[in-house]
Amino acid sequence: MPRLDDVARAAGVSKATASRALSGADGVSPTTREKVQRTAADLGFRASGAARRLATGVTRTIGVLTPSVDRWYFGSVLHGIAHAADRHEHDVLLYDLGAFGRGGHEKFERFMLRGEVDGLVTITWSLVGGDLTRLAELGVPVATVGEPTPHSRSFSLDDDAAGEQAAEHLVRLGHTDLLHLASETEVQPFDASSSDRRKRAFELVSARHGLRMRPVQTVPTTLEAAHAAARGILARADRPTGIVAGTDEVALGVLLAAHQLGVRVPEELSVIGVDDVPAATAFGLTTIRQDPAQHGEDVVAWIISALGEPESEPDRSHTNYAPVLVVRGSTAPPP
Amino acid sequence: MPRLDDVARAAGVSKATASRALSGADGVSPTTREKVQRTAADLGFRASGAARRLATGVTRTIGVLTPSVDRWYFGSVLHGIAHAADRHEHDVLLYDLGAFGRGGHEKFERFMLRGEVDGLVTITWSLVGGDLTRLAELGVPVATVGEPTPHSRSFSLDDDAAGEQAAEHLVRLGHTDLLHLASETEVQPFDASSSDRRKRAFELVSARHGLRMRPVQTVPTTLEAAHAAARGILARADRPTGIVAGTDEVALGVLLAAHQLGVRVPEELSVIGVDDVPAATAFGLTTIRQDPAQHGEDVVAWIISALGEPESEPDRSHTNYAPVLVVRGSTAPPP
DNA sequence: ACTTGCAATGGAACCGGTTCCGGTTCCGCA
DNA sequence: TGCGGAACCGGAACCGGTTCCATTGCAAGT
Repeated sequence: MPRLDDVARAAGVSKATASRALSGADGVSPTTREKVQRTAADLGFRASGAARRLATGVTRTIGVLTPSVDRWYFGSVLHGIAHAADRHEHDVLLYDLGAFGRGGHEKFERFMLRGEVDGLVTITWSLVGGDLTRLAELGVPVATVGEPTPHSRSFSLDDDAAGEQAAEHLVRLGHTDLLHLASETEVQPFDASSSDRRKRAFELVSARHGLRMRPVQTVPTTLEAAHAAARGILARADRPTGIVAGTDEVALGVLLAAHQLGVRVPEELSVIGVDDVPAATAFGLTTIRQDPAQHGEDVVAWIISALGEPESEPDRSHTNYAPVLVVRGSTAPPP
Repeated sequence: MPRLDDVARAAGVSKATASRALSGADGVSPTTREKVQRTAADLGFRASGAARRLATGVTRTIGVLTPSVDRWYFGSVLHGIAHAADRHEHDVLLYDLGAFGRGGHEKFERFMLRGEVDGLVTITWSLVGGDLTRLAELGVPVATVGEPTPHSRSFSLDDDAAGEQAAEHLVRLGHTDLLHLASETEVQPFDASSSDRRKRAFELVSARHGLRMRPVQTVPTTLEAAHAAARGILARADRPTGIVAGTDEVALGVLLAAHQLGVRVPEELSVIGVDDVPAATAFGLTTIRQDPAQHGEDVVAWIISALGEPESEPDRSHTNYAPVLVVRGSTAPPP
């Protein structure tokens, strides 16, 4: 493995000049630079990342903290992050907190504060507020995607609007008896969680249009749990004419239960979700679309730009993505 | 940020001793070690990863090359990898080739050969054989999960057995007219792909039991595509009495199509898949289970052990995980 | 012709650990 | 008491880049 020194010697210049020539710094004549670059290429030179980061303190790596990686939303965000990171020539270091089990905090200590990354994105409630501010004080740009936080720059779907659009869609179709099946968030986040926001929005719409007031039900975010809950709801004689699900996964569970109980969708029951997961297309599920991969792209873009201007005012603004209604076959006027 | 030097001075020893005391190397008296460790803790010392890897050449990082991260199989493997890596105190560097778009090779060059990782796991057809051998020559332990390869240590489901079990299950129930709906792999892998193996196993079983020979159909691995194909198949009068799907995702598409066409499962049609995705439970899909997270755990364990004994014979063996049949409600004797 | 000024370059320090190598200290044993 | 050897420790080199600072060379300005 050739070292910078070898390149320099072969090109007849000093290490200093070779370094400048290769890193693109100025203060090198075009001819010298060209010569150094060619020699480096010929020798198959590849700068040692370790040496560079020791010297500069820059890792060209961004860390991602995620509650888990095998769920659609998280996976999609991660995909967007990887894509953007690649474009900006950064590596991504993955911390799957779900994989850490108990003691995520300790890991946070051990790994994150070691200066291995120069930017960090946390997906939803991966970290508590204290950690976030601590990190920010450390000078590492931190951003959150999936839920608004007061402690860091954040990116997420406008959950209020999403909840409202979902409910309003059914109201416009003529429904007056709706039920909201919220999907549970595992951990209490800083602010009102996505789930809570969607729920509140639903209640607002309910009140505004004088709908029948049914208590909101909450289920874990799994097809299984949603399915079980939906069976209970749909089996009753006074079931609602429409269900606003907090998530597509929950909505799919409802669809499944409806099918098994012989409740026809959308003739007898309307169902709407939030997310627009791939399966939603095949199932003809009407839903509120969000694009997590885009969130991932944007959060990286922000981090890169924040890296470019250190010492600036901490940016704690929040980007609210507009939800878009996608009408498919699972919603119709009530019977 | 305190440096090792600070710790050494505070503890009244040399850098060398401090280093030994903290890294657990021997040649340090218990009392000295204890003193150094305490001062380090008091000062909040945290060794610089960059400096350590420059000095030792060890990164304590393993790289993961995956075709994409937002599919169940890949996500689950990644989860297992993250879990195991954490237990072994290693970081994981993620390369989402799907995010790289064209030019994955170039990225491979730029990133992988830079010595940023001391072990690499590739998920299925992330890399071509040439790259794998090149990597292995570099002295980095490389392992593949998801498909057997002749060029590296590999871990995967025993696809032959999986395909056989699926078909045999239906044969045992009395079916004689089956169709195999294979799920397509995007790229030509080294050896016969999982898809091909499952298909071959199906054909073997067909021949053995003298089943009606229907040409195998292949669809992209998406619910959408499987759904469309299944509609075509099930609409015909001479539809088979059972469908062996290459994947749960495909099987789910079949289930959906059957439902829409009014074909009752399992009374009129049996469906079996492979994977046992979470949704399979709710849908009552009979399937062949595999546990990708376990594959991820194992591949990391192997890499760690390979790291422990350099210069040993290259291990290119293959671990075949035994598939397990999970019977749910989507299979029954033919009408 | 003689500064003045700037671009190009090289020498050497530095980033923060690890480790080789040689020097003490201290013990057991003759 | 003297000696060998092991355990413990410190000095210094080293990993491979980046960057500060001083030096050189050359063109422009007066």
